[in-house]
Amino acid sequence: MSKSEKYIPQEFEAQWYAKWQADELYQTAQADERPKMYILDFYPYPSGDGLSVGHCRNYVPTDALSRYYRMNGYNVLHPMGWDAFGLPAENEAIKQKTNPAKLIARFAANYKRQFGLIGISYDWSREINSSSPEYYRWTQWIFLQLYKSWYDPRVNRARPIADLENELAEKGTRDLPEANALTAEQWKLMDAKARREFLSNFRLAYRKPAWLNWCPDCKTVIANEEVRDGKCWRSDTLVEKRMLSQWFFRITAYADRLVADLDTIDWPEHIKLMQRNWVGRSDGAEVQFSVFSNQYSDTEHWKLNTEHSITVFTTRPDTLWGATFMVLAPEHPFVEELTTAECKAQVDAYVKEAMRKTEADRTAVEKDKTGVFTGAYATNPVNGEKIPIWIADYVLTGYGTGAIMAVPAHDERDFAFALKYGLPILPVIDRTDGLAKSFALGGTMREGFADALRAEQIPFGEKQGSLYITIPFAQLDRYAEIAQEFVRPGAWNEIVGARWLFIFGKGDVMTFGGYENEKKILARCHALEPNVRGKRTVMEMLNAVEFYRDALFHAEYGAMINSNEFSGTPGDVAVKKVTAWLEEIGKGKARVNYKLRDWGISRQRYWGSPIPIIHTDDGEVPVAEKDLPVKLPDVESYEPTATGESPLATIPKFVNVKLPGGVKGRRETDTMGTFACSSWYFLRFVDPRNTRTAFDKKQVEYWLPVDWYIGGAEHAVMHLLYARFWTKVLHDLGYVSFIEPFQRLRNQGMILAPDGKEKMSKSKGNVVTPDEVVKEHGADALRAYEMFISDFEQATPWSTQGLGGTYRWVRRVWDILLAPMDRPAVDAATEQHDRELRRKMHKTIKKVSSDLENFRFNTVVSTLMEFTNALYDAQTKPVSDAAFDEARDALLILLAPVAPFMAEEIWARKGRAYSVHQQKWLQYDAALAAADVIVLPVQINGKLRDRIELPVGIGEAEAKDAALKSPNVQRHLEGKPPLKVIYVPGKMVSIVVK
RNA sequence: GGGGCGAUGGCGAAAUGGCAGCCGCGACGGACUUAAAAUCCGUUGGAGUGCUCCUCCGUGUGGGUUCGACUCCCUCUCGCCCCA
Repeated sequence: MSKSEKYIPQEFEAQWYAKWQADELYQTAQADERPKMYILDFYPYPSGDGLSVGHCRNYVPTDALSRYYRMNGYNVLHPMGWDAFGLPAENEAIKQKTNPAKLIARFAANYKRQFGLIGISYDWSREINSSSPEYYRWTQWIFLQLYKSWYDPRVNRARPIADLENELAEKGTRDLPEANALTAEQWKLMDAKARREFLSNFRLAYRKPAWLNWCPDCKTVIANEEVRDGKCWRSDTLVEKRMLSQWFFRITAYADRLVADLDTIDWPEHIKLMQRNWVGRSDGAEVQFSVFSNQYSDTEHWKLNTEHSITVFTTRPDTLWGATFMVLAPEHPFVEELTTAECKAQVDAYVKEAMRKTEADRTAVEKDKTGVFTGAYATNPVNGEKIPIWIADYVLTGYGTGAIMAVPAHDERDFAFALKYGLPILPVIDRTDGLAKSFALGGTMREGFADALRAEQIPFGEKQGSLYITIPFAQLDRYAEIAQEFVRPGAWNEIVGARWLFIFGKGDVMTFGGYENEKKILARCHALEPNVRGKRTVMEMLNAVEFYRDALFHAEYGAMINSNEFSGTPGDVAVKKVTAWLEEIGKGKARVNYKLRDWGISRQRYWGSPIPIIHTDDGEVPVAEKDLPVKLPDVESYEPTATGESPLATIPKFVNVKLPGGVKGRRETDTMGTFACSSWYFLRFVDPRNTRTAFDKKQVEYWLPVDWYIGGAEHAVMHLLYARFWTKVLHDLGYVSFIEPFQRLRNQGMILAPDGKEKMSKSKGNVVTPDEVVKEHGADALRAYEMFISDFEQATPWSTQGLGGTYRWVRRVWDILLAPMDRPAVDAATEQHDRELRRKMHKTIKKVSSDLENFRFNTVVSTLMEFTNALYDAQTKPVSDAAFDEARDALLILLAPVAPFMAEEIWARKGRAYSVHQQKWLQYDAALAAADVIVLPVQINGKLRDRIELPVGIGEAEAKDAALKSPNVQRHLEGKPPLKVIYVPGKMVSIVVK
C-alpha cells in the first residue's frame, strides 16, 4: 500500500477490495451456532445504464448494517443476484437482434464491478441469476407444486390435488362449499379430459380465458406496463382487447391470510395498509335479479330473456329498495342475448368503443358517465319492480360479477348516471347528519311566511324574494305545519334531505318515496309549473335548485326508509338483517368479495421461464419433475409473432414433444412473468448451488425468515404480496415452517436529480454515477454521503456540494487519526478533559450502535462527525495521551462500517493485525456516558423562561423548589401563586399560573 | 380513477408529546499565503436602532386535545410517488 501522508483514496481502495475478495472475507458460513442475520437487498434487474448514486441509497446502508452485525458476532447472510428475465432485456435484445442472456451477462458484470467499487460486502459465491436454467428449473418446480395443489377452505390450507380426486370419487362435491355440484357417479363417468377441466377450477395454478392488450400495429400482445393512456408505448397505436387463454395463480384463496398475517411482521404501516387495500376485502351480499320477460318488445327476443337471472354483488343490500335500474359491464356475457332488436345498433357501437378504453378512463369520477339501454328489464327481487337494464363502461367485469344494481340515491356514480339519463332516484336510507332544506320560490308562499319562520327561530337566507331555508332537525315537524299554512294555492313547497315532503296545501302533503309517489308528485308539479315540465324525475327537478345539491345524495349507513317492512331498521344492523332475510327467502346470500384478482402469470414472450405444461388431446399434462427444467431454446434472435402467441410458438423443436407412450403433445408456449422468479429467490440464496432441491431445508430453517428486507417502495404491493403468497403455499405443502418470508421491511427513499426535483434519468442527462463520484472523491466519501443525505425513507435531491461536506469530514478523520500531534502538556485540567472526552466517546458508541440498528443512518454519520469535531477540540486541550488514543481508536472502529476502505488503510498503517473488519464492535459504558449535571428547562404556561443547572439524580421536590426560586421565574410569576408545578424527571419543570 | 407519502432556516436536514433548527452545505468574518486554492478558527432562523443580557414572532393553512404540540386528532392548500 502507498505511503502518501495525504488522504488519496484512489491509491488504496481498489487494492483493498481485491484483497477482501481474494481472502473471501465476506463469504458466509453455512448454518452454525452463532445467531444469524439475513440482510437482503431487493435483487435488481441489471440494466445497461448501470447503477446511479440513487441505487446506492439502498445498497450502502444495508452494507454498513451487515458489517456492523458481523463485528457484533453474527453470522450474516448478505447476498446479491439478478432479476434477469423480463421485458426490458427482451426489448433491448430484439432491438440489437441478439439473445437477452448475452446482454444480461454483460449488464450484471457491470453492476458487480460497481458494487465492488463502492465496497459492498456481498458474498459473491452465492450469486444467482433468475434466467439461468439452474434457477428457473426450481421456479418451474414450484409452479408444478401449485398446479398439483388446491385450496381446501374447510381446513384453510392448500392440499395435494390427489386428495380432491379421492374425495370426488367418493362423494362428489357434497361437502365442498362454493363448488359446482357434482356427484361421485358423474365424476366417475368423466373422461380424462373432462376431469382435468373440472379440476382446473380448484388448482392453485390454472388456465382460463382472459382479456389481453393487443397492439394492431405491432401485431402482438403487450403487457399492461407497456400501455400508456390506452396506447402502445412503441407504436403509439390505440390498444385493443383480445380474449386468450392464460395461466393464473389462485392467490385469491389466500386473501384473508394475506391480510391477517400482516399483524405478525414488522413492516412500515403504510405498506401494510396498501396491501390491505389491494386485497380489498368487502363484505356484502350476492343477489339474484331475474330478467323480466320483455312484454313490450315486439321481437322474438324476450323469449330468451326468461332463461336468465343476473347475479350482482353489493356491499349495500340495505339499499335494495332504491335499486331503480341495473347496469352491466359492456363485456358481460348476457349483453348480446339481452339486447333487443331496436337497441342492438347502439349497444354494439357502445361495446366496441368501450373495449378500446383503459380501466382508468372508464372509471374516472370526473368523466361524464355514458351508457346505453339494452331494451331489457329485470325484476327487483325485494319489491317486484320492473327495472331497466343498461350497459355502461363504468362497470368493470373484473370486480364482483360485472353487473351492478344501481342505487342512485346512495351511490355517487349511479346518481350522476341516473340524472343524466332521467332514471328515477328514490331515497331509501335516512341521512345521519339531519340536514334538511327547503327553497321557497318567490311568490309561492303567502305574506308573513318569513315572519313566521323568524318567530320559530328557523334560520333562512333571502335573495330576490325567494327564501333559502336550512331547517334544524328538531323543528322539521313545526316547519311542515307552517309551510302548510302559508303555501299558496297552485304552488307547493318541499322539504329535502332528512325528510322528503311535498307540501301542496293544508292537509295536502305527499311523501317522496317509492315509485308510485314519485310519479304522482312529478305529475302534479308538471301540471302546476310549466318551468319544470322538462324534468323527467323528481330528483332531476330538485337537482336544478343549486341550494339543494348537498342534501340530495348521501352514501352513509343510516336507518332504512321507504323499504316496506324494513323501514325504520337502524343503520348499524340494516345490512345484516337484509342479508339474513335474503338468504331466508332464497334470493341472495352473504358473500365476501375481494378487489384482489387471481395473479395472471402468462406472458406471450420469449424471455421468461417456460411453463412446464404440455397440451394433449386429453387436456393439459404437467411435465415430470425429473424432466425439469423445460429449457428455453437457444436462439440467436427472434421477433414477436403476428398471432399474439409467444415467439416460442414458432420454434417447432421446442413446441412439439412426444410423451412416454407415444402421445403427441404441444408445449405451453407462454412464459411466466418475472414476479414468479422473484417470489422465491430469497429461499435460493441460502443454498444456491443445490442440484437436488430448490433449497436445503436445514439451511432455510436457519436463515429464514429474512431479518431485514430493503428496497424501493414501488414493490410495496405486487412483489411483496406474491412472495408472501408463495411462502404460504410452500408452508401449507410442508416445505417451510414459517408463514412470512420477510420479518422486517424498509423502503429507501428516492434520490432525485441535483437540479430541481425530477428523477434521475438517462434521457434527461442528469444521472450521477458512483463511478464519477468514486473517481473524484473516493468510495468512502460517497458511502458517507449516501447515508448522511437524508432520512433513509425520504426522497431527496442529490447535492454535489453536500458530497463535498462528507469528503471533507472523511479527510479530517484521516488527519486526526494519522497525523502526528503536537498537543498541550497535561496539567491540572487534564482529568476533567479526559472525562469529557471519554463521555463523548461512550455516548457516540451508544448512539451509533442504536441508530444503525434503527435505520437512522443519517444520524450515524452526524454523530461520527460530532465525535470527530470533539477530537479536534481535544487536540487543543491538555488531554492525556491515553484518553486521546483511546478516543482515536474508538473512532477508527466505529468508522469501519461506514468507510471500510479508509478504516482498513489506517488500521494497516497503524500496524494492527488484518483486518479491521474482523474486529469486535465497541461496548459503551453507561456510567461513563452519563452526564455530571442536568440542565432543566423551566416553562411558565408553556413558555420557556429559564434553564437551571442541577445535579444528576435530583429529587422532584428539590427540582421544583429550585425552579420556583430561579430569579427569571420569579420575575415572570410577578408574585402570582403557581396553580400547578409539573416535574418531568430529568427533562423539564412546567409551572402553571392563572 | 384507486392507494400511499410528504411540507421545519437560503439548501439537505435534526428533534416523534418536554429547550425547534444537532450535523452538513452555502454565506459572512478572521488566521495562514506575495496572491489564490486548500486548510484551520469564528458567526449564521426572523424581528425589536439590542451578540455573553432581555422580549416578541416562527415547523404549509385554519381549528382541536394538552400544563406543554414540528410531534396526536380534524379541515383545507400544495407537492411527490406507486398501481391501474
